[in-house]
Amino acid sequence: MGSKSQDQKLKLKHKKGLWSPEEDHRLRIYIVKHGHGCWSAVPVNAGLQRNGKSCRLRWINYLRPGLKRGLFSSHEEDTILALHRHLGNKWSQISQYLPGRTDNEIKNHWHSYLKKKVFKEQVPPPTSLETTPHVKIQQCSSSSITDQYSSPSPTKYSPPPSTSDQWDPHSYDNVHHQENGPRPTLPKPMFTEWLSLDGFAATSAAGHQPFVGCNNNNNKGFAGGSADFGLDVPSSGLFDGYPLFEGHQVTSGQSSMTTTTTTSDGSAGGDVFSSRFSFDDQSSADVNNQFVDFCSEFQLSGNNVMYM
DNA sequence: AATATCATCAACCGCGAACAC
DNA sequence: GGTGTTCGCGGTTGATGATAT
Repeated sequence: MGSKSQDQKLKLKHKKGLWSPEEDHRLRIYIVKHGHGCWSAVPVNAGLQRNGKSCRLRWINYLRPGLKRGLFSSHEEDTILALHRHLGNKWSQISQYLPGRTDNEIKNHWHSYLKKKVFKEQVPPPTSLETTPHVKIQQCSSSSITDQYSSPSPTKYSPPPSTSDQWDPHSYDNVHHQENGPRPTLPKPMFTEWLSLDGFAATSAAGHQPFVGCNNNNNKGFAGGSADFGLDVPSSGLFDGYPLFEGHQVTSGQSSMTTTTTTSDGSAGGDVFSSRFSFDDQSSADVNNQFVDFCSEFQLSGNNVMYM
């Protein structure tokens, strides 16, 4: 156990702010080779002057494979709106229904755009207050529309009875449908499960012991290896030299770089992952189907990952 | 062209839950 | 049961670019 002064020193040593391409590279290389395991050990082993929390965030939001980036499609926005209506600010839950999107990204999009959009739609011009259907919505809640959408909570947005936490968007047939017309089609949460890369970490850790372990055998989430994704991360091959990430645009403040690797003969390596999954202009079903093919081709067990 | 304001988004912070000792 | 550690989540901040004046 370290003393408080030691902890303080470590805290002070931790770098903050935007990530440099070099830091991204180090983190990526480390996690691809060893898995994240215990996040607090990651920066130590990867030679980063960051705390584990920061590494985790960077990985989840920007470095893990399969992230979409770019503009939200109208379909995605509909999905977010529908889910937010029932889940409130449960961004992590919402993100499970949006393949390739992170909770942070969705949250930002909500605050910067969707919230205003919803507010605009629901608050009519003052002159038409008495005659528009929106009034009905206002009357539904004791809180104002602004409150409803600025800080939604289960008590405010009135989720479906009893199962707000477990709410299944695939089977909902509710007020939204009646009030807002046909419900949007929601993508199934199959791809993002894998994208969490927790499985990645656990399975890879079996073959590559981290340099620094964790005393706390905290097996929350997948880190305990309870889920067998059958995803063996070899020391070479598919994940060698992080091919999964090639071609990903990595940004850090004003600087950016596109990752590339070379094959053994020195030629540019292919982007295994992104070449197989082009997210733009595709339905989530297409992406999911591609993922199924991808798994079978590389003998990844997708059965434990997907909810078919 | 210079300045102010707004919008966006990456990252940090604090908290609670879960778990080990 | 108490304490310490880790993780994950949601709220918030701050830097930066875009746009308006």
